[in-house]
Amino acid sequence: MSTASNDTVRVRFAPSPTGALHIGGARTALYNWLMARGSGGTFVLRIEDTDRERSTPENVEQIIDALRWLELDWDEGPYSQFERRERHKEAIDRLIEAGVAYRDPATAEDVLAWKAEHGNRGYRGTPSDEEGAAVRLRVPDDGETVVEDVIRGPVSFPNAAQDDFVIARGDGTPLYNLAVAVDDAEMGITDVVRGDDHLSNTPKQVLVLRALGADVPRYAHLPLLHGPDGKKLSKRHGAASVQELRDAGYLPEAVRNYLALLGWGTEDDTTLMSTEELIERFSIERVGRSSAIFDERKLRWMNGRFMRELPLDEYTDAVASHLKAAGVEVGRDELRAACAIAQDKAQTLAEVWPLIRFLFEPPVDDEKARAKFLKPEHLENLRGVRAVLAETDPFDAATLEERLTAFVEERGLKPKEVYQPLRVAITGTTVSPGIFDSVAALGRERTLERVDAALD
RNA sequence: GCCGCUAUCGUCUAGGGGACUAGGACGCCGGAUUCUCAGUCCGGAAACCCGGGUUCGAAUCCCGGUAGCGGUGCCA
Repeated sequence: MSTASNDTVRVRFAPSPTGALHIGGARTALYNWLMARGSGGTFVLRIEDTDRERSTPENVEQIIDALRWLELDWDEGPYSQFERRERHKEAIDRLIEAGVAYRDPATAEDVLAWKAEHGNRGYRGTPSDEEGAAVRLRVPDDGETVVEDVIRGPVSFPNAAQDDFVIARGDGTPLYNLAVAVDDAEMGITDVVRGDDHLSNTPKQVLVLRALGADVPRYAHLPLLHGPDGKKLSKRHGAASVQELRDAGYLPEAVRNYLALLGWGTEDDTTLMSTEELIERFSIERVGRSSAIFDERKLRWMNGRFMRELPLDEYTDAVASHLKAAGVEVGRDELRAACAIAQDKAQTLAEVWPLIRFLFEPPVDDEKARAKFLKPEHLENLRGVRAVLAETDPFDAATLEERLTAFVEERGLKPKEVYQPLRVAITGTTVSPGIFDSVAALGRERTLERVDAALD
């Protein structure tokens, strides 16, 4: 088999725009990108839109949005495969002239009937000049076509079982297996990294490439990703698309880290990696062969780790843009101060707002919280707390902690009997950042107002 | 039906003939941190699909079975 020269890596991500980009596609894009960035190679984006029915501008835009959000930048493209159809037609004409492809009016039923008669061998048609006949590639009757796969090793397909497959429709428009082969060859792609579902198509593409006298790229077929139930990924499996991951409050760098590890592992079990480290360490040869299940719980944990390590300003920016998308807009400085006390408590951006909302809005109304922590016996203590609060100066977390701790000790109370009623009074709920931080951030005036309201 | 791929804790994985009483991570369970939640720290339960073979020795190699998955379109 002839192989493309491996001077400079040229890889491509070639999605068909049938809707949102799923995490399987996102991982494929990531692996291609990682290969290009790790080798100083080129990452090409090509949209496989030869099926005009399914390819809409909205779908293309969704994929591009997803790649941008993931920060996977491409060096060339996006190319439209459809727009390259004249190149494909030229190739088809050449193949017909060379006698390796021929027109055949047989329909799908005809092919089935033929195969039934011939013991399920690969279909072999009869050339015809009939108007509207599709074009098929002639497949040899014996021998086998071997795909040298970087991940799986050599995989051989008997030619006898392969149909003379259609490379152009009756109206002359090119089909996928022809277009892919032509584009990969003409774009000088050195490594085709794509989902496992294309493995069975690969011998067809190799056959086209050879018939065209073109170099055959290296192939790497990635195991497919499945949902929590072990079935193929779909909308019903929670956050299965990149957009959903973004809306759920995950950070792109965390998603990249998580996705990289779905199917690939390091020799030393390193789990948390910056994108730079990913680029440096990733190798397609180490990708596993078995399919993996997308587990959002591990992503959540990983995302939390990334969030906690973010500098406060970047953290605030991330929270701000997430809130904006959700329709909440608050002042930057106030948000930054709020984030400072909540940063180490959230695992996703979506979890931040519930923790800090009391700083921007009146307390929420949580009946169960009131019933449990604002009973008559609590109000007595709360009155005492109010007095301490009114006198505490400066009104900062450290001083508040000192005074409130002293108050708890003097009265011989359990901390919980004091802090939970106070928390419910100022936030309305039983969950918030640290109580001293929360009170300090709220400020004396608003805190006293809320305590008074609770005392009423 | 035919062609092809895959098989280590619930999940992601390390390991590729002896270092394996099978390692790590998420999750789970228990404990600690005595303001909630989260986090953090410590401890624990938890796996080589089954059957043959090769070998002194197999999670690792071979064969068979089973299961899952992909393809089998004038879809991509």
